[in-house]
Amino acid sequence: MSFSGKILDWYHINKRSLPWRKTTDPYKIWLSEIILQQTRVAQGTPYYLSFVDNFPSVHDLANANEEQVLKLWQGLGYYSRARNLHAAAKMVVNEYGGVFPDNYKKLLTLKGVGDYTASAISSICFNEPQAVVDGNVYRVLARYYGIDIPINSTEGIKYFKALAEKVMDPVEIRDYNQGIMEFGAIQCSPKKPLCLLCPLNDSCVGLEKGLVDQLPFKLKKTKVRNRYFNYLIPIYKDMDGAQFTSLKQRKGKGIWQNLWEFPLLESKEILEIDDITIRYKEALGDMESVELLEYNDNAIVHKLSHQHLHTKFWIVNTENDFDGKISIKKLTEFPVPVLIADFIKAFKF
DNA sequence: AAGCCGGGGCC
DNA sequence: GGCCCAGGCTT
Repeated sequence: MSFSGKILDWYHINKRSLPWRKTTDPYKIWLSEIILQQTRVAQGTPYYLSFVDNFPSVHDLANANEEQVLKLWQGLGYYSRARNLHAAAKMVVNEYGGVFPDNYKKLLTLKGVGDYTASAISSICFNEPQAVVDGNVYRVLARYYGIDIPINSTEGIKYFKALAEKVMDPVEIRDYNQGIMEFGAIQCSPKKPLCLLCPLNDSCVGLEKGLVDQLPFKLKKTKVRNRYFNYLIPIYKDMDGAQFTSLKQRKGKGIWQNLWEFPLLESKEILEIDDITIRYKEALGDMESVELLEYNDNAIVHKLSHQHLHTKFWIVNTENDFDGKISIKKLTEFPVPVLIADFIKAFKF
């Protein structure tokens, strides 16, 4: 039997019951695909259910505020996905008359939809013969055909896309695409693949050559950058005893774009209390009637894939009213990075 | 072509 | 501590 035939047979026996497998509605399939980019099924599933619940149609999503979308996305990471998701929903409504694009080429025009996602949606929803190439497919093909071209090189990307197209089943593409990805997730897994029980173990080049645990081959990743974050948490009580603090929205290029955080002093090294006092005066003004308290002695190291954020929080009790203060009661309404959410949860305001 | 963009789970 | 995850965008 052919490679694709065995994948299809395996899939029909072993496929998991997942929420997005109960529909071919392109809106829902698109939601699931964006959420699952670089994200495990276990982590993405509750977010998928939440988005479908809060935004049953593409119109609901398009009509939402970006703030609401980011809040629902909070904790999932790669927040450009959420911003692009919202922008794409508006594109569907405004440029496609509210009808989701029904082919690969049109899907590619949507923000946040690249080759993989356009192939996935067009094949799953419309059975269009487009081969998906995600992390699972790279692994399955690299092992089965014994290919050691780096999957994160220009040559590798082209090679594996062409190979995927060559070995796909264009007629049953809907199940074949989902099948090879599911096969990579369950059977041909990154660690400890189940080769002994694999339906392809009599013809797998990687297995025959003992290269399974070395494939797929990948070029070394970039190294981690250390950054030093000092968050100032102003706390102000009005005459009624209500508490207020301050959040700023991150703008510009880098991490956490459009999310909110406490006033931040970034430095070359972790700052001590004297430094904070000086920088506070420079940034926020008078220190009169201000009490500065160190929240955490040792810096909290928040790890992103490419940055380590060495973070200290400083409590600033102040008797001075300030502009733009927000009520503590509304603190949890803002979309914030996990680093900030964890602090808000742990700190007793 | 290379960098950037999160957070979590597993080893 | 390193790797990987139903990748895409920017430079």
